[in-house]
Amino acid sequence: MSRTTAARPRNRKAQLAAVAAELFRTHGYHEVGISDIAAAAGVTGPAIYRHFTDKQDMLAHVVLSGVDELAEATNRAIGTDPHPSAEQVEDMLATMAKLSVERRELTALWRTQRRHMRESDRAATRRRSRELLDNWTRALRAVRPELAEADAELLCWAALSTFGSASMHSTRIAKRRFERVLAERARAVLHCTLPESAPPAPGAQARDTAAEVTESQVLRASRREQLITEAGRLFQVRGFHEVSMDDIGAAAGISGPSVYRHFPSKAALFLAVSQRVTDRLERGRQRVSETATDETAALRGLISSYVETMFAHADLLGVGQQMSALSEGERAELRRVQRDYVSEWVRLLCALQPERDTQEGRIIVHIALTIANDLLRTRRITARPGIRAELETLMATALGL
Amino acid sequence: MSRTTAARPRNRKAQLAAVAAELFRTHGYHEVGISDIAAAAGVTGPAIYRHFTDKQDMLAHVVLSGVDELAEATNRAIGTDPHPSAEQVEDMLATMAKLSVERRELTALWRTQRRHMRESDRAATRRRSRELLDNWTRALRAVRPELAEADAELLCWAALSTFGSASMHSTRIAKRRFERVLAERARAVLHCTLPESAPPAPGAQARDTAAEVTESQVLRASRREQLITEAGRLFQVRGFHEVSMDDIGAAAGISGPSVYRHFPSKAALFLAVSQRVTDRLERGRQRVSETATDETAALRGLISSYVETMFAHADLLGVGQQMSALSEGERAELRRVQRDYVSEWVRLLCALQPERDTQEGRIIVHIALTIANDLLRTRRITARPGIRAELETLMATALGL
DNA sequence: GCATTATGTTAGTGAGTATTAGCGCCACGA
DNA sequence: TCGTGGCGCTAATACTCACTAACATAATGC
Repeated sequence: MSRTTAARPRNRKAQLAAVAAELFRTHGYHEVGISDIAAAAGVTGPAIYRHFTDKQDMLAHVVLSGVDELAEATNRAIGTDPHPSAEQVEDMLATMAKLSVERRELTALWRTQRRHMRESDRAATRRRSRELLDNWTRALRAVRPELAEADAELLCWAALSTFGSASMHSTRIAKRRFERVLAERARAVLHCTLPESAPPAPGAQARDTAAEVTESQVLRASRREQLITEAGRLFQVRGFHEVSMDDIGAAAGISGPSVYRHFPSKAALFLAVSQRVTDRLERGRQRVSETATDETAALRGLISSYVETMFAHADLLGVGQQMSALSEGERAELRRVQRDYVSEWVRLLCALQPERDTQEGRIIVHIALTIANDLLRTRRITARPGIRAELETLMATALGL
Repeated sequence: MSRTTAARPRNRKAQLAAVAAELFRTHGYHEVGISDIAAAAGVTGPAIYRHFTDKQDMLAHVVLSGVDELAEATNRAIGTDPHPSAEQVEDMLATMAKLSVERRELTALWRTQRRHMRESDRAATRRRSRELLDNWTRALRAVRPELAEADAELLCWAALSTFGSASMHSTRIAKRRFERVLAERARAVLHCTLPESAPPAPGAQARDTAAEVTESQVLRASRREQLITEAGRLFQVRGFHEVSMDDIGAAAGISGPSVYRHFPSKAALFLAVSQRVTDRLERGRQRVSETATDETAALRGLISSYVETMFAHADLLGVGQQMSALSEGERAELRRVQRDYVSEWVRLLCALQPERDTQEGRIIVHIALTIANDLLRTRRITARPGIRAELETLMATALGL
């Protein structure tokens, strides 16, 4: 009858880490409070500090052990064999697919929540994920010896993202099929033929640069416009919560409170930025629908417009869905817009591949989108000169075009 | 070889008390955590509660047993004899000097950490220290029958403070000499001739009151100024840790967090208050150096300016040296300022008394300062009408002027 | 030699506390 | 007249710390 304290499992720390991982994945680091994690594990907030020094420490622990688990799975499949066989690689894909479906947080966290870590932990993560990637690269080059090191790396990143896309789906999906599709598409990505890396057209490069530097334009952008641009940039590189109103104001050359002359709240400003992104995506979609002659061309058009848009704004929409700063309605609106956009892709894909139903289509489209979103957040990769064309090829391959 | 738990000494409680006393003395009650004390004794925090019910209980135990030990020493010297002889009194001074030097926490704690005790314990301390004081008063009046009861008490308090000043010194000082100086100055203080208690000039009293009530001024003080004033007052009466930001804000008429519009942290606010105090001391020093004609006059000037300043701010600087909220650099700065100020006194004193070296000078100056700091914290004493003049006389006597 | 007691330890709680952030008003100056 | 900086508030949150419950072991008495 006496409501004593909960049982004390031996592995409280592991339990807390598991709970935290899941919460971080579904809501994002900043949306999860210490007490939320504790409550989900059946203890009170301060108990956390028996096991972790920090909230940051929790994140680091969760992310690092996640990466380690992926690395272990990889090692189990291909060992330290310098030249893994095709069967071993196949085994690796199957193992990863299984892990991705069963423990969705594993393959997602270290890419999506990376930015919230301390620099020291981030460095450790980089080191460990580097090892993981090296193992994958080794395996891939054993199967495809013709690949250059850097190219193999790119393909491996994309394959890892493929598995990471599993975390996008919250609805229940038949496990076996899910695993099969993931492994299949990852295999396809690994065997993708990258486009000839044409020497970058210097004109195009220059145009890019000019487009991003708004202040040097003859026609000066309005304050409101500046704010949207700068806020978007800041949100992308540092995340919504890490950017203060003062930061945004300063970036646009005014004081923090003055931002409220132009937007009623920080959330509203975020919405404006999202609007901007969805508008661009929509405009791209329309242009495609006007010019495309068949489904394949349409999908390719969507791909290229998506890459173009995301190059500037990465995964802003995805972040917005997690933000509690947005009202329920606004979040639903964002979700709806994004779902509509995705279903357009799915419709086209299913028209091209009638053997797939919409569920499989959704899985596959999310793979393609996730590859773009992920790779665009990795500086090492965006530094590649032909990255846009390569991304388009990777996405097309993921879709099975 | 096996690192089992430490041996369990018979006298753990006494050991813990000793450790706690020393920690409380050097760092202050609030800067010392239960686990710090435990760690210093080689156990973990909760073990404390096998011996003491409370942290407050520890403090009470430590303080009360300290007072008791002083009382015992006194009794050993003068017994219950209603008219102790001059030799017995002399013996008492020697015993106290020895105790003060060897166990510096004894004579300091019950005066400096009093305020952190529970009211009930404080009452007990008052009762016990009252007895101690009564014994001293009895002894003094046996030697100086001409003294009024209240005056004798004042002198005894000052003498006890003299011994208490030993806790100010952390550097090693030759024991015998230290004891000799302490006993000598305490004897001088006990034989001090207090100034005729002139009926208090009502004008002066009125000016004091007006000076402290800033809000009734025509020229209203700025928020920042108000905060410094109010925070200083609160810190003095309740101590740094017992004052919350909300309290400070409320005292200045704003909310707690709004204080951060004016000061970046609580520590910064404390520093501002300290600055204020050191500035006043420095201004006093300068005025003295401009007007004083010889060393004696200079010292007297310093004394009077010190009493004036400390009347409003008691021992704020001393507290600051213990605060962990301050950075190492800030604490060092405070220490430096205070050391400079003290060395000015020492220089003057040594010029007047060439037979003393600087070390003796430092001991003596600290005696004088401690008398002021201590007595100003005792309401019974500050209530005396002529207290300022009396304090100045006591300090001058302590210095040997 | 063995139960009992005194003393420790580990994991947890509850009540704060400093600090941050978003938000907004108002007087002032270009 | 609009934009702005100074100053203010409320809400929330990570973290601290004294203290407790349950289990564990050393010391002790019979």
